[in-house]
Amino acid sequence: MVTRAGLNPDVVLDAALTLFARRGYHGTALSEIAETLQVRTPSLYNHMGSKHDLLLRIVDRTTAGVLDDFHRVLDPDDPPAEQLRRATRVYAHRHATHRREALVVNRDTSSLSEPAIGEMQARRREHEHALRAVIARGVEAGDFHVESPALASFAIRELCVSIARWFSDDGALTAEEVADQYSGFALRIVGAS
Amino acid sequence: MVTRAGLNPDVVLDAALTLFARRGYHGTALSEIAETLQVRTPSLYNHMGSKHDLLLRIVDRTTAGVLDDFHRVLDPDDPPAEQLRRATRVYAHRHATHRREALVVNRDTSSLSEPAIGEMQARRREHEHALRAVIARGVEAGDFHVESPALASFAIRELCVSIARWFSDDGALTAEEVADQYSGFALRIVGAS
DNA sequence: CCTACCGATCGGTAGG
DNA sequence: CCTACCGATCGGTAGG
Repeated sequence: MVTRAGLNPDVVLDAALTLFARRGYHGTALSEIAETLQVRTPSLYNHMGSKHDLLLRIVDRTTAGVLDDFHRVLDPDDPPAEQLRRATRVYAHRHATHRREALVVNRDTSSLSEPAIGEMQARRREHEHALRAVIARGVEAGDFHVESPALASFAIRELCVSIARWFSDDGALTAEEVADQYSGFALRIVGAS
Repeated sequence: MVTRAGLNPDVVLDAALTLFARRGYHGTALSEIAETLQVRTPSLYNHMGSKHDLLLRIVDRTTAGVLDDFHRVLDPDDPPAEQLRRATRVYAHRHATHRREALVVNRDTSSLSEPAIGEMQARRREHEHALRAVIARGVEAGDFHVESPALASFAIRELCVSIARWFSDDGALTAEEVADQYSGFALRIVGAS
């Protein structure tokens, strides 16, 4: 029995997500989203505010999720190496399981308008600083060995982000396996023993 | 004495490069390029084929340069660790010194049309396989320790690519310093002793 | 190098 | 959910 689902905001957002990830925000026309959903373009406006609002919802949800993940897995009582492992594993895992979101955030956040663009960048900066602090504590404790925690933090974050560029559900490795391997890479980058 | 330079193909390409890197290919109008150069849009056509051709020239030149770099610095007589260091250092260095090109290639190659898009992807694959082969030889020699050379190759390449996202000529580190640090990260990722 | 102009398409609205 | 339509802008051409 085929479910004859009607249009709703979630379905429109999901179609937008797929197309924005594939062609980019400016490379996607609302008419393409409508075609995917087999309706005419004006019908979309019953389920969304505007094209810009679709992008904002995607970026907002994703950047908030990254911070939620981080604070959920971080235990201040853990040693720095375990903190870094857990923080990078959940970040890497997200980029394997939420590929489309990651591609859109990285490619098209700059297409938002103020004040949204500033707010979203602030969230990414918050995550970057939080990860950097973990690395700095590891260096102070003598567990990590890097010249610049900032450089290592940039490197590790972008390393995880890049998973979205090649990961496939049909590939040899599961999201969990990739996340484990990449958190291992992160520990190697900081020179953890 | 101000040089009153006339328009030429290189100047148009450079202006396109700056704007494509900032706003993306689909997010940039030819009228914006013209405005930058203080001419009307139709005048651009005396110095270029089409908007698509501008993108193709950027991607073509850059992907060819990456392969040239690789083969220029790779010495088959070097031990794997030195091969990996040199290959990643030149790749990282390029992403610090050619930021705009890197951003455009990574963001907008998919906006090319066939057969160009396939040809450009083939070049990136060639670089990926060449770097993977270096890693595989290091693993066979017992110098590197990774479960999957393919995964390590992806990781290291994307690590270098990400430099284009944050590097600044005004920052604390020079392109050479960043390249040295990042090639060190690469050696750590593969577990070189 | 310009003005004048082309058809196509864009995001979005009116009104039912 | 639709048809009909809006002004704006797109890449590109004609012709000088």
